[in-house]
Amino acid sequence: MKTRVRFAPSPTGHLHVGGARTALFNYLFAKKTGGTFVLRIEDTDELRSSEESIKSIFSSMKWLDLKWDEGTMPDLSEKGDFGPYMQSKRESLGIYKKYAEQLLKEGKAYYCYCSTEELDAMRKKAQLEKRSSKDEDRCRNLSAAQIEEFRGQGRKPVIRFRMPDDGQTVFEDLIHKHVKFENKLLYDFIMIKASGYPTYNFACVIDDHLMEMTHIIRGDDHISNTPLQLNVYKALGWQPPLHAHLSMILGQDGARLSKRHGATSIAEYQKRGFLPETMKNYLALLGWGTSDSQDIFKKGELEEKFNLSGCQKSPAAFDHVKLAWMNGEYIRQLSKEELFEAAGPYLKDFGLVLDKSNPRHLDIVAIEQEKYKLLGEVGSLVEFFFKDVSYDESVINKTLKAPDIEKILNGIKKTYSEISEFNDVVIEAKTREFAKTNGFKNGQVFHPVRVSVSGRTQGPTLFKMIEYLGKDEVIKRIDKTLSLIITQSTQK
RNA sequence: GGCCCCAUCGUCUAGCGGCCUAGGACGCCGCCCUCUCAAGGCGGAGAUCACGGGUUCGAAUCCCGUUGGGGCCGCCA
Repeated sequence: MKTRVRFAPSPTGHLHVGGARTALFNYLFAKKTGGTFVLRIEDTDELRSSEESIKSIFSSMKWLDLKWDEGTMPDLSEKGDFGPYMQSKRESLGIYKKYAEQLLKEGKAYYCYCSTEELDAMRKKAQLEKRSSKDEDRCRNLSAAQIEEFRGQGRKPVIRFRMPDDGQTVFEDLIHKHVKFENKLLYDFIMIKASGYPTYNFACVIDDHLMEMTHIIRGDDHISNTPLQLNVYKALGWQPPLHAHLSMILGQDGARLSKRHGATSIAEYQKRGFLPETMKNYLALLGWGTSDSQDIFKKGELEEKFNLSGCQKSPAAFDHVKLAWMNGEYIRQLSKEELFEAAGPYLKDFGLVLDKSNPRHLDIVAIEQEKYKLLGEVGSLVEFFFKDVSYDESVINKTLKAPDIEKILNGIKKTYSEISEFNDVVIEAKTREFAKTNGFKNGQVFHPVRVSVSGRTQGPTLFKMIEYLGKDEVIKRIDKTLSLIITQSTQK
C-alpha cells in the first residue's frame, strides 16, 4: 500500500523550528517510501488563525524546498482527491458535524451545557483536592428534564466524546514502542465547540481517516492526545493509522525551545544568512541519525537514507554553534557563482550593489569563502574593497608604528607602481623581493601593507586582495596611510 | 497534583547481551601548514553509559525501583 503522510500546521504564526522538523520528517518519509505528502491547514482556531500565517508558513516551506504533493497549495488552491484540505472549509461543508451527530445518535457523544466558568471552578477544586483535574463529566447522564431546563436557560452546548469507563488504550508507536493508558483516566474531551467548530482532537481524526493517512508523524507532545483520538477511531469503527512520535526540540538549557533561546522561526534563520540546505540537514539530525553518525548529507541523500528506526526517543537540544559550523560547511561547497547568488541579498544591507557579470565582483565575494559562517557577514568582510577605509587607533598602534614603516611603505609603493602585470603572482614575487633586498622580514612588510590597503590586521590572502583592489587604488591607500603616519609623528 | 514520555562525552549522536579499555561530529586544547584570520591535516582532554537493585557465565544494551528532565491534563493545536 502506498504511504500517505501529512503536515498539518495550525496557522497561528510563523513556521518554527519544531514545526519545520515535523514537516521535514513527514516529507522525507514520503520520499523514502515513495508515498504522498499532504498538507492540511488546521485553522479551527477561529480567533488566532490567519491567512498571513499560512503565507508565512508556505514561504518558509518553499525556502526549505519542502514540496507537497497534495493539499492546500501555495496559491491557496486545492490539489488532490480528498479536499478541501483546509479545516475551516471542511467545517462549512458539515463534515465534522456529520460524524458528531452519528456519535450523538449512537450515544457515544453527548451535549454538555456547562459554562466555561463552571468548568474552571471544577478544575480548580480538583487541583485543591490534589485529584486529577479530570472533569466531573456532569452532563454525562443528563435526564430529559435537566436538558430541557438547561435549554431553557439559553445555554449553548458543546458536544463531548464519551470515553470508555474501563479498559485500556494501547498503541504500538513506531518510535516509542508500546504505550499504554488507562481509559478511566481519560476525559470526555470536547469534539465540537459552542461555535460549532470542531476541536483539534476531533477534526484531526476525521480528516486523517477521510484523507486516508497511513502514518501520523508528529511531535511527542501529542502522545497524551493519542489515546483520546484512538478512542474516536474505535467509536467510528475506523482503522487508525500508525503513529510515530518525534522527540521534542529543546534549548541548550534543556528547557523547551522558546524565544529566549534565540530565533525560533525558520524565517529568522533565513534572514540571518543560513542556507536552506544547512537548515534541512541540521534539522534532520535533531532526533534522527544514521548508524555511522553521518553529519553532512549531499543533495537527495536525506531522502534516500531517512528512516523511522533511526529516530531518537529522547529530546534533542538545539545547538546554534553546530548549526553555524554546518552553514560554513555548506557555504564552502558553493561555487563562486552560487555564493554570489546566495550572498547578494545580504550585501544590499551594506549598501553594496554588485554585478554578477563582473568577474572581479565574483572573486571579491568569494575571497573569504572559507571563513563565512553566515551569509549576513559577507558584507562586513568585503565592504572595504568598495569603500574608503578608516584606520582605527588600535590598528595604527599595532602595525603602523613599527620602525622603518615609512621606508617600507614608500618602497612598496614604488615597487607596485612599477609592476605592469598587476596580478597576485607578480605582486607576491615583487613584495618578497623587496623585503629580501632591503633586509626586512616578510612579516615586517606584509603586515603594514595589509593594514594600509584594508584597514585591518586580519583579512583575505594578501596578494589576491591587492590584485582585486587594483594598482591605482592600492597606491592611493598606501599614500593615505603614509600621510596619516606623517601627520601623527609631526603632532608628537 | 494525576497520567504519559525520556535518560551514552558540555551538545548532536553510534551502540540494539560478549567486537566497548564506549566510536563519530560540533565545541575546547596542542602541534603542523602559513602573509594575518580562517580553512585543512595531525594529536589530545572530555562519558565509572543518571543512580540503586536484579536477570545472565557476561549488561550501556533486558527487568524493577529511585532520581532528574520533558509533555499533556484548554470551547489551543
